Amino acid sequence: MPAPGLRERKKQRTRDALIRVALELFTEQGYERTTVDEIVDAVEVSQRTFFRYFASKEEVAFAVQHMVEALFVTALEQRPPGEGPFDALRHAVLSAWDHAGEAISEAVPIELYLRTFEMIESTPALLAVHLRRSAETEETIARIIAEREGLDVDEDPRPRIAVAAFSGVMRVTGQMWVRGTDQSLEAIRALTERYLDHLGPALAPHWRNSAPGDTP
Amino acid sequence: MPAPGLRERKKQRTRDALIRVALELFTEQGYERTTVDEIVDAVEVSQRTFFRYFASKEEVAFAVQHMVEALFVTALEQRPPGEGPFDALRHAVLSAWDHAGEAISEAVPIELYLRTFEMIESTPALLAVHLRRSAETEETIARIIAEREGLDVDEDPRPRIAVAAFSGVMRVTGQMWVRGTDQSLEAIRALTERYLDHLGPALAPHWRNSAPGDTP
DNA sequence: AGGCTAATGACAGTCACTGACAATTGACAA
DNA sequence: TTGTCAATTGTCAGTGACTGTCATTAGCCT
Repeated sequence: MPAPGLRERKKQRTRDALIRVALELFTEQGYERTTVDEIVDAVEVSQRTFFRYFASKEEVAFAVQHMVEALFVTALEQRPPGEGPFDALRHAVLSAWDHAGEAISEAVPIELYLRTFEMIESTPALLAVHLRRSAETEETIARIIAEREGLDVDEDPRPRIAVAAFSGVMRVTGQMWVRGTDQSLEAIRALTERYLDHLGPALAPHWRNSAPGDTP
Repeated sequence: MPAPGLRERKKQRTRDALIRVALELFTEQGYERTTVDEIVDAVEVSQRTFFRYFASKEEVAFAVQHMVEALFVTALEQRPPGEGPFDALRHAVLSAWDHAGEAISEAVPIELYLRTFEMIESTPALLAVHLRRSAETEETIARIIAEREGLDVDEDPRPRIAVAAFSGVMRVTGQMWVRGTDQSLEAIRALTERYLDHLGPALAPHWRNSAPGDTP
């Protein structure tokens, strides 16, 4: 790909600036207390321009998150076909977290991403959108799994069910991560492994026995 | 409880009318295409009054759904202590569906509830709120499960993990239900059983073997 | 240089939602 | 029954997200 023209570069810069400023303001003063006018004033574009780049005030908050999700989907698509469904999912997340740092830092400082994640989880309006986006991603993932196994998602419910259970655990992981003390990418990777290991036992008929010591 | 005064009865009637009219308009012309003004004009109250009964336009859409969730939580709390966590969850949903019909019809016609559920699933803004509400319910449920097992939700991750997996399957169930042809309470009860039965096998290392014929 | 088109800005308007204050209306005691 | 109190409702003005429209600007390409 040759160097994009001045026009394209300008657009990219405007978009990046909007994301950067928005996330900074959101994390500093809170999402609700930040108006779109504040963002566009800081970037010196009109409000109309903001809404040409982002369909809503919410959308700009998920720009980086969007990349990380794409990373996971790509990782899943590249898992070897021999791997069972659940192993493929497991290895795909872990691989995604391994490459997330690099990918994120090309857009914004990692630390800003972490604070953004925290803000999303603690802002009701954003949490709602986050969950809906996740649900959409689940559908994509279920289709990938179905294809790996040579199944039709609309005939066999197992792809969607497995993905739903898996995603549920991922959600709890993210939730526990932001509530914990160690908010680093290494920490969420470790938590991911730990929580996935717990899924099997958690579905057992009784819990009396297995219970490794755990602190979220 | 003695007969509530005129004031209370009037409030209840206004609230019911708002819910009824709102759901009717939402399901007929769509959520986004219905304005709050249309609702309050039909009920003949001021817009301000609407927002005194409901914090947002979204909230009125979940009034009935709210009851069903409460039904489930109550059912779970009444499961015998001997039952394992997953069995308790399973029996609680099934019991909730058994009593849902009666509970719902006290508020609105069942058929209106079914159409509302469909609308929620197909309206992005409402789906987002629905998922957030479900996430909140999950937390409640996790605490109940933890208590049943004599555990601390913040020490042992299994309650949250089990509930997350369970809720994920419930979500898929609801989703498949509204997409299917038989939209009755009996149908979703049957789907619930079937999908829960699939959870174990779906998490197995390989799917080669078990696969009952399925049409969602 | 000059025409074409994508990108932006300016402006007016809609809709959800909120705060403040006035008007109304059950509740309840004298 | 009436008068007082407090809850409920209505009115009004305002904010903030978002959209359609149209004029203006500014890369792009010959």
